[in-house]
Formats: sequence, structure tokens, C-alpha cells
Amino acid sequence: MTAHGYSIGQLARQASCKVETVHYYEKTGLMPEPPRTEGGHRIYSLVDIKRLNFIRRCRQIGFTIEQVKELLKFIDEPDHYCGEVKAMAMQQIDVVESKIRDLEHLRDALFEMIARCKGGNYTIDDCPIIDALYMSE
Amino acid sequence: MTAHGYSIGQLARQASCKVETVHYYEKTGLMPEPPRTEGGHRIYSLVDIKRLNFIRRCRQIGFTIEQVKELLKFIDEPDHYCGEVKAMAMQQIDVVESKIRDLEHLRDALFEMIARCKGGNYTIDDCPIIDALYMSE
DNA sequence: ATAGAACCTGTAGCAACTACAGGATCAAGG
DNA sequence: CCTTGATCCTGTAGTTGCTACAGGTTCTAT
Repeated sequence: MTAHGYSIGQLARQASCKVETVHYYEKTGLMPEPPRTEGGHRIYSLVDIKRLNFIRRCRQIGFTIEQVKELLKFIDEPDHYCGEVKAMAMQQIDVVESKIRDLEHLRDALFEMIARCKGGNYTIDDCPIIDALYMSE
Repeated sequence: MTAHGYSIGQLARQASCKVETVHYYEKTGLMPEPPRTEGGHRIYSLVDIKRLNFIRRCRQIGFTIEQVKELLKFIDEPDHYCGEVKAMAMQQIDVVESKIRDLEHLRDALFEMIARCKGGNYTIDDCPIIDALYMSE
């Protein structure tokens, strides 16, 4: 592609995602419908690369597509305030911290099972791991 | 249902899940095809309640359906050894711990963004959160 | 001019459920 | 015994966030 544009493949590589993902983001309204070549191939700009990276980062951070849409509004519409973004970030911290707590519980439970399990030298009937999961309180 | 059997609704309630979920587990082979009444309603036993609870607990712990199938093999087939179960649990701990690390990074990133953001008193152009996500390194 | 890489649209599939629709059956009260 | 309403049945489609084709067109480099 020319000096002033990127193909969808180049764009995807820049953001370490698949071409199909970009299509999907376009379909769901996260990415714009870009100009095309005569033959119909999409032409992207630097701004689009930034936008796609923003989306990918938000997704990795655990925002849903809908939440990313909200965040993109802050970029696309000028009359929003930083406080709204801060509020979303704080809410997201709560979600993340609660996920962390759940996983820590889970890890502890697994550790305890393993600690009680001598492993290998007896059959399933006596396995404390299966026991812990199978026998309800 | 009679003294010796549970309906699918009672079963589901015992394991805090939906009737449809039990159907799904039957279709995917996690739950057995139980005997039926004359009219075709499923009849479950105590063993089935235990089994469903086992499945639900495994799922909550983060095992996939396929992994739960593996674990159920240990219950269904007598000639397995506890060591195999222990190995699966240990592998699962690795997965869980790596998820925890990811989330902690994420939380720290969000905290840092928030710390730098005074909030509300300026517009999106200057918002450090958007900036951190939008501007690539 | 032509080979082959990259693109196009559209549809179907993945996990792990959830939510109907449209009908049959069951348990309890009258 | 009969009716009512809750529960059950099967089957299909929807959810989220992609991913993977299929079958065809276009672009790029030799």
C-alpha cells in the first residue's frame, strides 16, 4: 500500500490481532468504515492504528466491547469530562479486584487439595482431591 | 416426585443451576441419561446430585468442560491413579496463578491511571487515562 | 502477463450456557 | 375424577468475542 495508507493486514499486525477481528470491530461499530481502493480494499491511517491499539488494550484490561464503546465515545465526542473516565476506571478496578479474590480462593483450595494428596500410590477411591470435590458438605 | 427419585428441577435446585444446564450437561455427556417416568420425565438419584455438584464445583474452579470430563473419568473408571488427578490440579494452579498475575498488572495499571487523573476538571483532551490507553509507547 | 499473496463478503463454528416456543405430563385441590 | 397450574419435554436460536472457512476478486512483484 502507498506511503499514506495501511492495508487491513498491516493494521492487524500493528495491533497484534487478526484481520477478521478488525472486520468484526467494524461490524460492531468499534472501528470506522475506512475509505477503499478502486478495487474495494480498505485503507487505514495512523489514527486507525492508534484506535485499534486502544481497543485491544482496553479488551486486554478486561473491558467488554460495550464498555470500550463507552470509552471510545470519550474520544469521539469532545464534550465529555475526564471524571467520567475516572469513574469507569474505578469501577473496573472493583471488578478486577473481585476477580482476583475469587481466583485466590480457588488457588488456595487447589493447594490444600494437593497438600492432602500423596499422589500416585493409591487409587481414586481414596484420592482427597476427588473427595473434596465430590463429597458435598 | 417419589421418595426414591428427584425431578430435574429438584436436581437443578440442589446444585444451584438451571434445568437447561442439566440438559446441556446430558447432551455433552457429563451427566448420564437417567431413567424416565411413563410420561418421559427424567428421574434422578442422590448419586446424580453428587455428580452435578462435582461438575459445578469443577466449573467454578475454572476447569473447562473437557477437563471435567477427564476428572469424571477418574470417578467412572476404577483403574486410574490419584497421581493423575494431582497432576491436573497442579496444572490448574499454574493457570490460575498466571491469571492472577495478569489481573494484578491490570489493576496496578488502572490504579496508576487514576492516581494521575485529577478527574472532572478538565476535558478528554488532557485525560491521563485515555492518554495512557490511546497513546502507544 | 502471470503467479501467488492478500484482500473481499458471507456464513458457520467455538465455549458454556441461557432463553424461548409449543406442547405434554404431573401433583394437588375441589 | 377432573381440572388447573406448575413443571417437564424437545428443539432451535441467541449470547460474547472472536476465529475459520469458502469461493471469489484484487493487488504486487517478477
